[in-house]
Amino acid sequence: MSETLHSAPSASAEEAPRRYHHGDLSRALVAAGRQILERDGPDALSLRAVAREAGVSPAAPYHHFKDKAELLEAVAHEGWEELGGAIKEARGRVDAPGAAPGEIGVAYVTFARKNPALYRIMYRMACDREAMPEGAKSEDSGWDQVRAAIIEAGVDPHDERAMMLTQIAAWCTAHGVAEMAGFKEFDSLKAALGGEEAFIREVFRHVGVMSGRRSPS
Amino acid sequence: MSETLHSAPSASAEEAPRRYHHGDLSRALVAAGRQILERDGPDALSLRAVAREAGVSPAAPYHHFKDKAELLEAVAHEGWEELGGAIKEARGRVDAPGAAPGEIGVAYVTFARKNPALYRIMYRMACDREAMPEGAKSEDSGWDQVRAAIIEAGVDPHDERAMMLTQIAAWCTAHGVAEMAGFKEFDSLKAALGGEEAFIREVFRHVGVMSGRRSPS
DNA sequence: TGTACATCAGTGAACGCGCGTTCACTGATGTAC
DNA sequence: TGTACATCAGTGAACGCGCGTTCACTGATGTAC
Repeated sequence: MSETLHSAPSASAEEAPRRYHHGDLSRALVAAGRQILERDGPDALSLRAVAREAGVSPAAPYHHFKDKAELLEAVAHEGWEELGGAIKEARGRVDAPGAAPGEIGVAYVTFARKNPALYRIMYRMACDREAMPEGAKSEDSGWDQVRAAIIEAGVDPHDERAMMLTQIAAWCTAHGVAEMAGFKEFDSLKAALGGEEAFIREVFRHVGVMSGRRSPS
Repeated sequence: MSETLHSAPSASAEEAPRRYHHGDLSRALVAAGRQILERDGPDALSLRAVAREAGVSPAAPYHHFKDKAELLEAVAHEGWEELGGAIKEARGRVDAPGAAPGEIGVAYVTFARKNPALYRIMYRMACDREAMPEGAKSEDSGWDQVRAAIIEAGVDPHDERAMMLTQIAAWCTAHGVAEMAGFKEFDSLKAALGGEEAFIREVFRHVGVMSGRRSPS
């Protein structure tokens, strides 16, 4: 009885130590949520399914989250953090001024396309409360990164209205492309352009018509 | 027993005739679905709720729709038809060449903002099957209207690739704005610009950064 | 015009299901002495 | 170092609920003669 329970989790270091107390159930539940999301889709994301996935009874999550909504928020929050990181990374990679917004856009859409179900519930929650997600607004967030990128691209930082509108326009465009890039109708065009990333880039380049400008060369 | 059941629906002409056979339950169910959607939101849209709303037993819809999915599709289809109509109307209203895409965009977003729950399930169904909705692709549809508007705006109709990319860019942008225009963070800017429609127009005007262009004057 | 009968479009009760949440419980852990 | 006990983080059974769907049924309608 000495080793079995209290000794180090010598088993596999990756597989669960299988103690009565989980140790880090809170994190594990969020991870389980993401797993379900990507494997079974957003509609399969029930509290019970998450508990099941984490190998725990249906009541266990209540020691860590007030209710289902709070758990979902934690999952979405993790998504926003990752998206913010991807945006930051993309901006850091760019040197040419003016190129940052497009590069950020590509990173944004790429994240959404890699985590489609996660992205869906991130936005579902934002739309439900009719507000930008908290995670997108905090210091050093994706939203801030876009702001910085827009200034670098030449928008006058003292013209608050233009800043705001440009920022919104960029965010909306990226969101729209993120949700529609997967449509089958675009497959052959993607192939012709040499892959999805090239396709996304080209879509951004052609965004001008909406504002009454001509299309690019 | 003669009048009560077989006589003309003299009651109110608007209120149900209350016959055993409904007469036009198929349409009534779709209407009930839309009512629920806008009153209670997308998550409340169950088959049973629709039947309840239409004043009919839970089994009745099965005489008109194979299953729940088929009913939802009918609701979404009606939405796409209306959206197509709004787009067509908007294009007809424009004279200046180059202005049509923007005007269509405003009409698109306005429809989505007036029918937010309907718009949500329209897109949810499209995303679920990863394809544009049938209704958006048919002859004389919104998609076709956008194509025509883009040609008028100066895109070379023989350059199929540019046509396609421009069309996609426009559609994605409109979709993004449609889903995010309701966020509370934009309220004060909307007010400053004189209303939501003006706000939408301005967002479209600022869409250029994504393509590396400077912002408008 | 009247009657017989097939078909259509409803009813309402029932099915099994998975859900979110609560409850009394118990095993494991950590702290005080 | 060892023991007593409070607290923490699990269990598993149960609750009521609304759901999609099926079923045997029945009232209303339309057609043939």
